[in-house]
Amino acid sequence: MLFFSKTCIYGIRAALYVASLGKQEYVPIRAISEQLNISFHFLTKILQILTQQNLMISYRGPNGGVSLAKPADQIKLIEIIEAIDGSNLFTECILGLPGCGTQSPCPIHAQWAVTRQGMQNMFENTSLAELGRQINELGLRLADT
Amino acid sequence: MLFFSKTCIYGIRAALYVASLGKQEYVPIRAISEQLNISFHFLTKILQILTQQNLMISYRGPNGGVSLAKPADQIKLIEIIEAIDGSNLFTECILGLPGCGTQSPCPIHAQWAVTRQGMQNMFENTSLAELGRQINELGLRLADT
DNA sequence: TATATTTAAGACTCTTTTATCTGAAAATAC
DNA sequence: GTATTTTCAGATAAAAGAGTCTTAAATATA
Repeated sequence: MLFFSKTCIYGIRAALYVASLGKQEYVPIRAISEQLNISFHFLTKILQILTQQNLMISYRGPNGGVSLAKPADQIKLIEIIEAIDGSNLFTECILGLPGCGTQSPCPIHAQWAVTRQGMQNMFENTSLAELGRQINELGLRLADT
Repeated sequence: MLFFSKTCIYGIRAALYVASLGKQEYVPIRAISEQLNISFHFLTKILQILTQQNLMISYRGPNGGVSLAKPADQIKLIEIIEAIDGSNLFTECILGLPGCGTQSPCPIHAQWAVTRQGMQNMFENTSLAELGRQINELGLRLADT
């Protein structure tokens, strides 16, 4: 049981990778998929979502590919997360209790609301550029191998 | 994308319901499933897990059913969660970054670790009795209708 | 114009989760 | 013993998520 869907995780990783290249040119999805060890066709679908949501720009043909629609320091993680997984991740009752909601939260929900708000703030305040920089400083990689 | 699996949520709700009845007799699974609007056969399977993990006791035949293996104030939510969803929920990297782990966490992971620890503590400290009482005080129901 | 490169789009498959069905096995009551 | 009530166990089905494949459309370049 993952917090984010794989689709969402792959989307974030791909966006981080494109951001890390920091160039103006389009990056072919095939190149991204090979670098990150993500199935090409699957990644294509995911990036289509991001382009449809105006977070990326795509271009067909030779020298085509995708690029960020905005500078990497202006794209917040929350934008990618909500584009792919939707925003209900941060609103639903964790126990699925029928009456439970923001108005009348169950105890777990109330606690979770605090917790969740912290995470949401984090995703709202962290840009691709920022996260990429931090990941780089820590010597972590984006790829599986 | 839910935080807990439906199996886990149903397990918790069923345990809360049995606890709420607070009687010594066995509660038929059919009655629980009807009260909580959960598929009988599905719930049967879930409760089988809980009995196998010694959180519940089951008894066959007329007047049979399930009951809590311990007083409700001695069963912590974490026991049910780990019995059903396992304990890895609280250890994995939220972004699925390859190198990321407890040893060298990515920034998101580090933040998530704090968040997660808070939740884990909550689940470790909250008993069925306690949660049931709170839900009751708030006027929330366990059933879908 | 022809060809190669690249994303777009939709159908399709595979896997996991969720849910249902069926036939036991066990316990009880009569 | 026989019928009834209940859990147990395994097969099956439906739905959703993850991943693959094929064809079409757009672009660049020769």
